[in-house]
Amino acid sequence: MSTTHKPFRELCAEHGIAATHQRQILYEVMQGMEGHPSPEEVYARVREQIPSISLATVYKNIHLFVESGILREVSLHHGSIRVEMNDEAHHHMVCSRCKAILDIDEAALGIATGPRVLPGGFLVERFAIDVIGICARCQQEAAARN
Amino acid sequence: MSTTHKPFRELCAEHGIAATHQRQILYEVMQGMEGHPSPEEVYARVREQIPSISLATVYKNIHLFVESGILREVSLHHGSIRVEMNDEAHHHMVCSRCKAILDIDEAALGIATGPRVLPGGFLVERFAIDVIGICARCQQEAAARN
DNA sequence: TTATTGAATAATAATTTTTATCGTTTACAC
DNA sequence: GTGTAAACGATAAAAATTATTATTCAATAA
Repeated sequence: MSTTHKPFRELCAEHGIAATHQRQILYEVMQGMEGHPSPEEVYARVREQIPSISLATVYKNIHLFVESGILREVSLHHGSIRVEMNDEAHHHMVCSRCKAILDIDEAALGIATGPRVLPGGFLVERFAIDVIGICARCQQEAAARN
Repeated sequence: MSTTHKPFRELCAEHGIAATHQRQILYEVMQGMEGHPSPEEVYARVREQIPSISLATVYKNIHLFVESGILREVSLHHGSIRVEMNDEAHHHMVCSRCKAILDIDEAALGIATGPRVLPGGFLVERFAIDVIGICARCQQEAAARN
């Protein structure tokens, strides 16, 4: 079940961020939450321990945790709604740096998928695969910077 | 490339929605767009043909098109940001009806993935698979309604 | 320790994205 | 053609996120 977590101060040191009181409470509260909480939900819980905390602080630190690799977000597509204009069966390559979304043909991806029933009785309609990585342009930019 | 599209009126009839002028222009404009346009981008384009159109109409009809199966949205996760609290390697089952997000262990999903380089030089970090379908609860509700 | 300094925080305003309301107009079955 | 339910446009409101800024705090070196 719950992995043994290393002390928060250590985690911060490893990821190069300052270990503040707000961040520690935020982190601990989130560890105690199940599923896929939203910033508002986290905010509501953290307020029980730090009533003076600001929602902006929650947002900023969630982003900081994600950027520094302490936490992961459920999806990189959480902005505004986007419509799909590609009729072909395809999936998406999502650049974790610039957030660009590139299409990739299902065949080119070479992952076998198909409708079926999954544990819990979930009835599959289709698979939507995001390949998270670094797009060619961001790789070049990173290389140019070194 | 571009599939031959059937007349818009026919499409609407098939999907049981009224064929209004705004919807036709909206649809045609979107067909002419590449990638993954946002409602604002679509709005900007449609305004060139119907300057009086309202952004609300764009939103309402994009949703209608998605619900009726004429269009697809890029991701079912486009709401607010969500953080991942499950440390295990896993993917997500997303209910297309109630939008619930359920975790499924990578092993239980049984799809072989692994880092590599994809066409265009995209460097893979990881795969994030959404299995879109109907959760057990929504299946029951649908059955109870019949 | 304590002083210093740059970063983090809280409060707040502003922005962005999306949805709701409502009076007017339109599509379409009859 | 007419009636009616649906759709539209205008607008306000709600929801989600980011920006700004004065104040407070964490890290570090003395």
